[in-house]
Amino acid sequence: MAPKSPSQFEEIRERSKEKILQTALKCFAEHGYDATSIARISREAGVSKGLMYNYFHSKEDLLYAVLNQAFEHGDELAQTMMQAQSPQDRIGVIIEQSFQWALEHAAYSKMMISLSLQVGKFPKVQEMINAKVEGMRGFYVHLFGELGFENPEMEAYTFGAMMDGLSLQNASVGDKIGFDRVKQFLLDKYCNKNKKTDL
Amino acid sequence: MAPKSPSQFEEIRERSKEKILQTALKCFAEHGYDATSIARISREAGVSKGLMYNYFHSKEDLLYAVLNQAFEHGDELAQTMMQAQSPQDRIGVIIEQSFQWALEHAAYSKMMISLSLQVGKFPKVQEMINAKVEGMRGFYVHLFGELGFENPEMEAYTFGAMMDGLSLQNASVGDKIGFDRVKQFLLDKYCNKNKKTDL
Amino acid sequence: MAPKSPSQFEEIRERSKEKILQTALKCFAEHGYDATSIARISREAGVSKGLMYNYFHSKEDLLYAVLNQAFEHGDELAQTMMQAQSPQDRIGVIIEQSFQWALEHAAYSKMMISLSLQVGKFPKVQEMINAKVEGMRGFYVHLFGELGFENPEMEAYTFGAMMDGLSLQNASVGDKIGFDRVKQFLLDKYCNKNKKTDL
Amino acid sequence: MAPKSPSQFEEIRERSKEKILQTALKCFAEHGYDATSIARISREAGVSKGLMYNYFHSKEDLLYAVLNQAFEHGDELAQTMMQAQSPQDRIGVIIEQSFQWALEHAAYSKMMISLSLQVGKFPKVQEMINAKVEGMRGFYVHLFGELGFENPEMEAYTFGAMMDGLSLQNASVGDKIGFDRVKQFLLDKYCNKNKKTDL
DNA sequence: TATGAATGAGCATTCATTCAT
DNA sequence: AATGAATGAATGCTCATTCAT
Repeated sequence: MAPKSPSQFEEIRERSKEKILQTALKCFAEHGYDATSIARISREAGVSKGLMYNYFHSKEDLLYAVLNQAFEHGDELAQTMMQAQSPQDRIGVIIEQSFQWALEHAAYSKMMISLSLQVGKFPKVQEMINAKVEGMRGFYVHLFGELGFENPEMEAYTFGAMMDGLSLQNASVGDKIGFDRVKQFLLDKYCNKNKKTDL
Repeated sequence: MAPKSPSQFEEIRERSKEKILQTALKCFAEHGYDATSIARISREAGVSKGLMYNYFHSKEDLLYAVLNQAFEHGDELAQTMMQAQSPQDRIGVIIEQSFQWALEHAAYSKMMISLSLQVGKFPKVQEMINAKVEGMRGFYVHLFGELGFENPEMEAYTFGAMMDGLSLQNASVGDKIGFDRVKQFLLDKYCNKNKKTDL
Repeated sequence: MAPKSPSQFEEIRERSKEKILQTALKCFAEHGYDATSIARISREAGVSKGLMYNYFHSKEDLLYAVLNQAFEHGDELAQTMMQAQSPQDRIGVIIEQSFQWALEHAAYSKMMISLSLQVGKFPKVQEMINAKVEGMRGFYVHLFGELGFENPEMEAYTFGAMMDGLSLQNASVGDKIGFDRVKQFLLDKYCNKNKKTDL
Repeated sequence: MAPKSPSQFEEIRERSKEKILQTALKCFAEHGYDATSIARISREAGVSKGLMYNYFHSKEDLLYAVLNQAFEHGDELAQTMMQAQSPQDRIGVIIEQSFQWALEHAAYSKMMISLSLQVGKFPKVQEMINAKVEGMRGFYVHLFGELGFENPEMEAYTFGAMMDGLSLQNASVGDKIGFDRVKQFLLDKYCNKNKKTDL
C-alpha cells in the first residue's frame, strides 16, 4: 500500500534484471542461443515475457548483456593471471586457470564458439570476442618472449590455437582423453614443473 | 513425343541434386544448420522448395548427404597423407594438406565444428565425426612415436588440438594472422625444413 | 498501470477458448477433421493462428477438447433418460431425446461418425466412442428385456443400429423424409402412445 | 518398332485405365480419399503420375470414375435381388446379400459413408448416392407393402436405416457382436425362415 | 502413349514481439 | 513495474498438378 521509494524500485529492477541475465546465460549455454526461446527464459526466471522487454530491447540485446557480464568475469580471471611474478609462474597460472575454467564452464565455452561461428549474424559479438582474443594474443606474445622462445609470435599463436582446440574438444565430446594428463604435460613442457599438482 | 530416356532423367536428377547439395553446404557453413531454412537453400539453388523433397527426405537427410560428400573428400586427403615415405615427410604432408584443406574448404570445417557442438541433436553426425577423429588420433600417435618424441600420445593430442584450434580460428574470423607463416613455422618445427615454400 | 488481475485474465482466456472450441466444432462437423485447417478455424473464430496454440497444444488436442465437450452434453442427456419411471416411458424418452439431439446437434453427430470411420488414426477417440456405445447397448438390452421382447439383445442391437442409421441419414443428406413422422411411428410402435406430440 | 494399330492403342489405353481404377478403388477404400495421394496410386498401379492425368482430369475426376464403376457392380447386385419370386424371398435375398456385401467390402462402405458426410465438397457424389438411395427406398416401400405391413413407407425407411446403421457399425469397429446372429434374427423376423443358414 | 522432374499453394506449428491493462 | 493474451511472419514439409520430352 505504501508508495515505494525510488531506491526500492531500483532494487527491484536490479533483482529482476539479474535474475533474467543469469537464467538467460544458463539457457543460452545449455541449449544454444537459437534453440532458447524467450518463453523459456521468462518461465525459468519466473517473470513474464513482457517484463523482459522492459529491460532488454530484444533477444539479441539480451545476448549482448549476457556476454558483457560474462566478459567481466573473464577480465577478473585475466587480472589474477597477471599477478604471478615470474614468466614461468604466469604461464603456469594461465594453463591451470584455462583448464579449470574450460571444465567448469563447458556450456559457456560452447555458446561462445557457436556464436563466433555465425559470422555475419552478430557483428557486435564478433567484435567483443575479437577484442578479447587480440588482447590475449598480445599478452601471450610478450610472455613467450620473456620465456626466451625464438619466435614468440608464432609460439603464442600456436599455443593459443592449441588451448582453443582443447576447449573445442571439451565443448563437443567432453573430456574423453583425460585433460588432467594433458595439463600436466603442458605444465612440464612450459614451466619445468616436475612436482605433480594436487588436481 | 517419346518419354525421356532413363539416362536423361538420371542426368537431370544428378544435376539438380548436385546443385542443391552445393548450395546447402554453402548455406549450412555460412549460417549454421538451424539458421538455414529450406526456403533459403532452394531460393539460392534456383529450384522450388518442393523439389528438394524429391531428392532428400528431410532437412536432416540433406545434412547427412552434405556430410557424406564432405567425408569422401576427407578420405581422399587421408589417402594422400599416408603415402609419404619418411615420418618427417608424412607430418609435412599432413601440415601442408591440412592448411590447404582448411583454407579451401573453410565452409566444410565451419559446418563440422558447428555441428559437433550441438551434442545431443545429431547422434549420427557425432558418430561420424568421432570415428574420423579417433582414427586420426591413432595415426598421429604412431607418427609422433616414429618422430622420436618422448610422449607421443600427448604430443599427438596437443598437435591435433592445435590444428583444430587453427581451423576454428579460420572458420570464425578467417585468416587474420597469416596462416602461411604459421604453416612455415610448423614445418620448420616438425620437419626441419629450412627451405621456404613458394607460397 | 497495474497488471491485469488473474481473474480478468481467466475471463479473457475462457472467452477465447470457448470461441475457438465452438468454431472448431462447427468446422470439424461441416468439413471433417482433416479438411479443416487451423487457418480456417482461426479465421472463422476471428483470432490469430498463433493464439490457438496458446490454448491447445495441437490440432489433435483441439479435437479432443471438442469431443470432451460433446460427451459432457451426451452425459447430461443420458441422465435425463434414466429418470423416466416405466420402461415404456424410458424408451419414449430415448426416442424423443435422440431425435431432438440428432436434429439440434447434427454437427456433433457428423463429426463423431466421421471420426469413428478413421479407425487407426485416433485411438483415443475410438476408445471414448466405444465406451459410450457399449454402455448404451447394455442399457438398451436391459430395457428391451423389461419391455418383454423375446430376444432383447438382438432387439436392442437392431434398434441401436436403426437409430445410428437415422443419425447418419441426417448427418449426410439432412431431414429429407420428415423425421417427425419417423419419430411418431417409432413412438407408436414401442410405446403405444397414440397421442400426438406437440413437435 | 512396328507402328501399333489403332485397336492395339485402344487396348493399351483400356488396360492402363482399368489398372488405375482398380488401384484407386483399393487405395481410396483402404485409406480414404483425402489420405490417398496421387503419388501412391500411381506407384501402386505401376504407372507414372503424368499418365493418370492423361485419363482422368483430376483426383476428383478419378474418384467419380471409381464410384461409377462401383455403382455398376451395385446395380448387378440389385438385379439379382429382384429376381426372387415371393416378397419373402426377396427380402431374404436382400438381407443375405447386404450382409455378405457389407462384410466383404467393408472398406468400400467406409469410403462411401465417409464421402457422403463431406456434404458440400463432392456434390456429384452426393447426387449419385442420393439417386441410389431413393431408388432403393422406392423398392423397399413397395416390398414392405407386398409383405402386408400397415405402414410400408415407415417400415421401409426404418429398415433401411437399420441396414445403414449395421453397415456403419461394421465400417467403424468391425463385427464385434456377431453379424451372423443379427442376420439370422432378421431373417426370422421378416421371412419366418426357421431353418438355420449354413453360415 | 508415357515419363517423372518441377512447381507452388497449402499445411501444422513456433516464436519474437507488442500492447491494453 | 508487471502481466500474459494476441499477433503474424517464418519454418519444415506435402501433394495435386503441369510440362518438356
